[in-house]
Amino acid sequence: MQLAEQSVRSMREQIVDTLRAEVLAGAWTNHAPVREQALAERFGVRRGPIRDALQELSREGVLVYRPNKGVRVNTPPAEAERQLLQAMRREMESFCLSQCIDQLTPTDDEQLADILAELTRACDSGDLSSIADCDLAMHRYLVRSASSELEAIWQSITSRLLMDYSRIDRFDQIVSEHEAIVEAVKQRDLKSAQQAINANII
Amino acid sequence: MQLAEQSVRSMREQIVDTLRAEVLAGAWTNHAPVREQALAERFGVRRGPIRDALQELSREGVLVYRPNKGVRVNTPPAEAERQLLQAMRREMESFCLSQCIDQLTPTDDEQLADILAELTRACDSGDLSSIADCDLAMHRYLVRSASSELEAIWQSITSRLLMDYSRIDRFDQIVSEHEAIVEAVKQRDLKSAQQAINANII
DNA sequence: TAATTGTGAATTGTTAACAATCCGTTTGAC
DNA sequence: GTCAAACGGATTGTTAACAATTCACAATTA
Repeated sequence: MQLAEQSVRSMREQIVDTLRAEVLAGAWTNHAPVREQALAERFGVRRGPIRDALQELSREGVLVYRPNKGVRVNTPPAEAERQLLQAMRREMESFCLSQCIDQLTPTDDEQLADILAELTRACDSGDLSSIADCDLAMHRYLVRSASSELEAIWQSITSRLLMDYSRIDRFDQIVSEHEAIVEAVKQRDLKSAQQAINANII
Repeated sequence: MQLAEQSVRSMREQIVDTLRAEVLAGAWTNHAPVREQALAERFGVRRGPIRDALQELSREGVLVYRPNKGVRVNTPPAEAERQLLQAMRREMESFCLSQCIDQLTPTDDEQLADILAELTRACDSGDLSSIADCDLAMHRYLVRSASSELEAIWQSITSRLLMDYSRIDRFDQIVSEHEAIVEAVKQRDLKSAQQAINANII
């Protein structure tokens, strides 16, 4: 028995996940460019892996890259574009549910329940960064269960939506919406789960 | 007067475009891993920029990356997944047409006509690599005209479809389908253009 | 004053060498 | 003979130094 392949997380991947979470939580502005040296010192690493991470986040749409000028935080899409991205995200998540729901195990149910529990904690304490993290983690879990290929596309769509969690004031609503998703999935009720997902992506 | 911003094409970008075209044209197999050193010598550059390019193509879905094991050509998606990707590609291109068609200039019409002319030549000579290139170039042109943000997502969807041009035997059909697109766009006829695009994406 | 041109520090891009990991092969114990 | 540990070449990952480019600001000119 060997550990899952994905357990080998490269330095780059860790940096990418950390930085993405911070940007999506709204912790960075796009007024100043992101400097490689500063990040290198922060992560206790040289500029090489940092450049790799910034490049990946650029392709994903979290950052914007310009030759010889470094990267900045991306700006939110125009309204029409945002609606298209939303529609595509719904389409993808609905599809992924239909693909994976009958193959999920009780272990998956537990994992989702864990994410939900952490989301609840985050909402109680009002920790926006953690709320953003948990919200996306649950959706990502379902997408990844269906296809790791689609996960990359899903991520680049979701990143570009740059959802503004700081405008949320109904924390209880977030929790209840995700409760509905977890419950429907646990019941293996595809229709309900898809409805719950669609209701949550607004 | 200064040149367009995009005229600054980094080494990485050139390598990415070259390699992508080759893989999508079916010039590589996925049986053997892609070696950095060999590519570095071929492009007369060190491994650094090559690594960057391979990483970008991995995130795009052309290649698959596994830590410490390098990259390979991606495998085609399962049928259900392929259909989803196709649907999303149609949705995106329809949207992009609706966004850009009324802002296109006669210059754009010429550019599209140029691509069409080259596609025709490629079909006449049966150059699969060039056919693949021109086909995608035309669609990319319309997507990019609408939004460079969406272009990245479009590219990652299209790359993952890994369309098999070697199975095409009706070269004249490809030409006529693209003629219909160019003509409808030239007339600024959104409905017809969308129909022509949908008919071409199969 | 406004525009322009040097100038140099800061930053990104590339190279070259070193470290860590993988993989096929050999060696040795049972 | 079979299996597992160990070796060694090949490959990827990281570092450190160097080259090229950008940007802010001062000096110069009309």
